[in-house]
Amino acid sequence: MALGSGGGGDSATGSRPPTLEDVAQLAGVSRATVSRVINGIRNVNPELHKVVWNAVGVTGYVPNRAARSLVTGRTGTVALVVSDSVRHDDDPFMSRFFADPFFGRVVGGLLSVLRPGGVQLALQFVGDRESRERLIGDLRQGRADGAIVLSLHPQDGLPGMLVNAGIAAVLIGRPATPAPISYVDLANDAGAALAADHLYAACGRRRIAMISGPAEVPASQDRIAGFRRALARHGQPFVPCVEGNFTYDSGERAMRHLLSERAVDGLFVANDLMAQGALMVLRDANLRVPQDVAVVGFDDSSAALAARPTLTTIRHPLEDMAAESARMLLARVADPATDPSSVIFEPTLVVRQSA
Amino acid sequence: MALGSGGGGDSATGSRPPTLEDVAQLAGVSRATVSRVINGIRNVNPELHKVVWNAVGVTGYVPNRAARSLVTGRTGTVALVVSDSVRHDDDPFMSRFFADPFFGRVVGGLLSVLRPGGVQLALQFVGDRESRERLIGDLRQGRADGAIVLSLHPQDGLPGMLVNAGIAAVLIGRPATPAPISYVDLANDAGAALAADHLYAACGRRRIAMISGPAEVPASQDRIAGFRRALARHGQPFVPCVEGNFTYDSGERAMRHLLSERAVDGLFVANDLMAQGALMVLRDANLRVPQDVAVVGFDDSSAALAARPTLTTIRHPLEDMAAESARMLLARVADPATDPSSVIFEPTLVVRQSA
DNA sequence: CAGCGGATGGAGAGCGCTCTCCTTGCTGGG
DNA sequence: CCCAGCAAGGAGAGCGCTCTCCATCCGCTG
Repeated sequence: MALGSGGGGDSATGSRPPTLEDVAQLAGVSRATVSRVINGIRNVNPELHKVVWNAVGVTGYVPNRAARSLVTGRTGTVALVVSDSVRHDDDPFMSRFFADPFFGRVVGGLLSVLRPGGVQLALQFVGDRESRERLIGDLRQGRADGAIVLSLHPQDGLPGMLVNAGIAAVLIGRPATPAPISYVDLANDAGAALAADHLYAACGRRRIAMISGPAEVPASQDRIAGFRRALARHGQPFVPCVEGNFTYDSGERAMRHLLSERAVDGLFVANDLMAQGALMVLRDANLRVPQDVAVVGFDDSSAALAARPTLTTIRHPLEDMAAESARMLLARVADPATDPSSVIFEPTLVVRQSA
Repeated sequence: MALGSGGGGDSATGSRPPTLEDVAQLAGVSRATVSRVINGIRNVNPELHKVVWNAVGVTGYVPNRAARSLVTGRTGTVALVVSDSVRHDDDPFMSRFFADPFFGRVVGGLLSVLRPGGVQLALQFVGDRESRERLIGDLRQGRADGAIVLSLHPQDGLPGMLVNAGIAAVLIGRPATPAPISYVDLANDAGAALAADHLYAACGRRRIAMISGPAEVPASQDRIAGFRRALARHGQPFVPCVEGNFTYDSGERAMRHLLSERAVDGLFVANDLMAQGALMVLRDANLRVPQDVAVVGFDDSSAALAARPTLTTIRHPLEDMAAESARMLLARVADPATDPSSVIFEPTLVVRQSA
């Protein structure tokens, strides 16, 4: 239905997609009026209104996005930029990245805000210097109105580049070096403190250790600091800590290392994926979870549910954070004069079987 | 560097981004010539060439995508459409989907072709009828030049809608109902046969069972049929088969069910995620893998490597398939008259520890 | 009854680019 | 020496839309 030009139209060509002009002609009004009706801007005589929509239906008209963008200077597209330091021509990174449920939750949160606004999400992966510059170029060309940036490594120069290029952007995760740019972040230290309190007070553990993320990552640092601080408050100044890199394998390695060194009865792991690895090693060592070792993860990713026993973890309200970042970006795009701002989200403890 | 208008320019305004006209003026040539230089079309005097690029550098010019799209009718964007039957306002689906490494490999393959061509990837999730219609509308508006479609459920009406709307599209995975549309697919039956032969001949197993995917999914059917056929060739007409739904949990359930009914020494699981679940149940049942039960998965996803023992599996050349689909789409966009075509990829067996 | 402000529709000027024509200048063959 | 033939740059017509001005018409108020 509504294919090609309708019945009684007078335009001879049947191949060219209908334009505003065509609709206007059929409705017997001016182009401007049709535009007003379609965009719901200004008052239009209700009768004309009906006539116009009818003509739209008959012609099967859809506005041409490019033409609209040309005059409005907006595209209705937002770029989701995933920034890593790795050059991913060989894609060792992409699968690692997607394997973590992190991404899906972010996309979901973003879409919950973007989609109702009719805004499209474009995917941009960025690694080496060249790809960064291409991204900036793309953005300046108007491929997107702004960018949501997911930085997976510390010391990422991208935020600075975006600021310099005058591109509207919001970071998910605080920038490593302060910059005049908007961001949302998690109170990582508070989350780690939640884990500490749970292991110490609720579970009554006294030989508590931690598996952390990479030391250069700000979020990692905060989790370590928050955990240590909270345990210190409980009179436990020393906390053994082994560093991982957020992967399943590194969780296994760290756990083996830990077990070889000392007995533990409580464990905080800086993300769920590593916790899953740790759980597997504990099982092989015939240590029961949570009886022998209580384990708390971080993120409340789907890995936490997939783990056996299911993982007690810190819930990172990623969907909310992503949604908020989208709102901030949209606001910035609507009014570029807006000052950069930031919102910090509070994590919560989700108690399951492992602690 | 190259911020704002350079030093000696004569254009007074500093705020408006430079246009072709500005560059032309600075270079002392016509707009057409600058366009030719930038797009590398037709021969241009090498000297002018240099002058023009120089002017581009000085002004910091970047072409305006919208203006270009308006006249060329192309956007340089391709939509990656993920189609599910689920309405995902509450996003129960998104995380399930992303949790499977499937997606990352597809994106990687797509990007390997798209990125060098300067083509952007836009993400589109589609569930209920309304979102499908919106997608068609978006595509007709020229938000993207075409679509790569990832259908996660059988009987998806989307391919038909795309064909009707005259939108260039390529499916990853054969459509459930034949349609005049291009697609890439995997020889699922051949893959299952590979697994059967390996379990029967190489591992010498005789009590072989299978955990399949949902019966309505074409790929599932092919895997079951291929597996049965291959074992029948070895004189094993009967194969116990329990149905799962491609999730970790369903793999666990299916394995428990299987163990409660009969002794098995060889197992083929229709995807790696379910195989991981099955592995966990076998471990709990004190059955050694591969000594007591040999297990073969399907997909060679990162789950296959994360599993313990690592999973022998069927490699689904997803990256290649995605890359090919991108190539097909680009060809179709370049010449809309191209007839629909399809390419079937052959899977391979990847031997690891589990069989 | 004149005058005035608000509401509504039309005209038309671009937005920045590509691409088709046209002009110009050159080379080489007859 | 003349003109065909070609190469290379310039002119300018749109692409389809939005949005600012205007013109018009209505109902009021002084």
